[in-house]
Amino acid sequence: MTTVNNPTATHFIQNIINDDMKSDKYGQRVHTRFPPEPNGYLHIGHAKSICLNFGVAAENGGKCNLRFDDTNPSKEEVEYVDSIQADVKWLGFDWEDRMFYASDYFPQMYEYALQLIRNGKAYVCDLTPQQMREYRGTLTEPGKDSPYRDRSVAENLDLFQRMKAGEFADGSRVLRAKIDMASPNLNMRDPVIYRILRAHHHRTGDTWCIYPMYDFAHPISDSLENITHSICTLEFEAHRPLYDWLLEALEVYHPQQIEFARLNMTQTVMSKRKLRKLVEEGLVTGWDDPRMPTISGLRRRGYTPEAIRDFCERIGIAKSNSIVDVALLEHCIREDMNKRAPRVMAVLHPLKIVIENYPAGQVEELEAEINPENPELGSRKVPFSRELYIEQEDFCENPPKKFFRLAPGTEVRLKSAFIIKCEAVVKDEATGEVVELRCSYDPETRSGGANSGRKVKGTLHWVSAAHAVPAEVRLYDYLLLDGDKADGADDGEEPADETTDFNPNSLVKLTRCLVEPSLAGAAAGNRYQFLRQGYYCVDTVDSRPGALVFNRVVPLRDTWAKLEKKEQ
RNA sequence: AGGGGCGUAGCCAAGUCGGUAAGGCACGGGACUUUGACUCCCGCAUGCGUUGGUUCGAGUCCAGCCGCCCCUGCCA
Repeated sequence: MTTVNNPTATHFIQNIINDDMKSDKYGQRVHTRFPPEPNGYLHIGHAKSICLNFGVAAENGGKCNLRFDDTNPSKEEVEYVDSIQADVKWLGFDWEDRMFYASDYFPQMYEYALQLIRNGKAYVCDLTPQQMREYRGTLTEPGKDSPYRDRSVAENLDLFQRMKAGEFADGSRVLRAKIDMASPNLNMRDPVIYRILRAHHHRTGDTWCIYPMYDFAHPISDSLENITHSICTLEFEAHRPLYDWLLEALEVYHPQQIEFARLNMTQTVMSKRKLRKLVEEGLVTGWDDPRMPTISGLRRRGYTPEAIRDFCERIGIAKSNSIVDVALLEHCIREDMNKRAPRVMAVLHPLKIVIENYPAGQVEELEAEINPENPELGSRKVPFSRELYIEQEDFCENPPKKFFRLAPGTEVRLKSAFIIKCEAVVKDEATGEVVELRCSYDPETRSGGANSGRKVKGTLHWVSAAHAVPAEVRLYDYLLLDGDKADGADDGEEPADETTDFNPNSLVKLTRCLVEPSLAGAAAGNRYQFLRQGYYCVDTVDSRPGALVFNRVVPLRDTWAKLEKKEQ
């Protein structure tokens, strides 16, 4: 529960909370919220925010709301609100009875807008978008007042009510906060707070034809929900003066906005806009494609909530823009799988071996532990027989000096079985290719037996030729090429002309493989760790009936590959 | 250029009142191993963007400079 002793839990936001507790700023309350716009699926970047908001609340005995920031009906859909709820729950967080929608507050927001008008702090403006841009000024030059800025309260009231009543066309008028057209902060140059928009809202239907802008809706939602710490990403820093101005002008409860740096990760597309593009253009199979950095994509790839939460803890919270190495995420899932995933044997590129001194037709059911690090998981049976398959790359006819695996005349252990020796190599006469190995086995070395202690340098995985089950393996690569700059923007839209080089090889590489028969009835979503091949997640969701499909999660560390590289 | 932020190792990131640079990932070396995995040891910033200043003492305080990010939607 409390992570006071965990140094990774101390970040500047916790320090702010500590100070607020000391000064009793909010009466010892901590109340946060996670406020996604339902315009896409949640991704690993959102997970950082979710872990932060729910985490900080839990660690301080507070609460965290789930709030849908649904103020722009043209982009939002119920499919997204459903997936968001599922993903937050799956990650292990509970908003209890506090799931809200900004749209729930539309009536109050309308009243607040009226109040602003009555106090002379908002006005209806008829400038076109183009004109508004011109009047706004530039970064270095002040803007100039709108000719509609000094309309009377009565006229503003009348116009705004008629905006709501649907008397005006979309985009013809807006309601603006009357602040300061000369402010060096562009967000304070009379920002638009209401626009006319005739779009069907996923919750309020066609009740409204005017919708509040984020800058108006967010502080009010926070205030109505009695939020203490409104945590958002860095790009909203320049909006904080407006957040504060609004709550001040409305004379209502005033939470504090705190900004932190959103997550960027190497070789990962983190922009919702680009992810949507990948889905819409069919470059991936959907939001939950195993290559996607979405929560649902990671889930299909075998990531667990624990691994993702661990990752979010490890990356820390700060204000500097940073790009986290995807290797850290992979480390987290490896650690998790190592502890929990059942071990299983598979062969991708089979090389037949015949155990010449093993009786034809005999089959032994060998006992193999499911996870050596976790004995409670028990064991499974693996059939052993005269004809087996091993991995082609586990045999080398002319091995370099440090080759630990099978070579002519050398011995090797078959995992959970016996020590075997390569007696002869059978080649295809035409091609010279090694097609079969003739081996002998040492019956005394049966795994777990009295004489099983004899050491050999290598251990191989294998399957019994007659019992192996065919399966399919899908290997995925990163969405972005190495060296590509990851980009952020979880909720925002960035320039449309920006190009990103997607990795053309991120697409599925299909491979056949043979797995041990214990996997025959594997259920969708199960995770397994394969020997030497890497990690895979059983995923029968989109496989043909009766077929097994494995999605590669993260490559196993392969020291052999490094040794090989060194020798070259 | 105006405003708002940020700069500690290859990548993240801790650094109370100024007291002599946590931790993780990656990487390298070694031990162990029925997964060349895991695990376990060891190594990895005389240095905190830079230049000056204050001080017995500066990543922490002061001044100047440099670099990067965000802001000119009726998106969030």
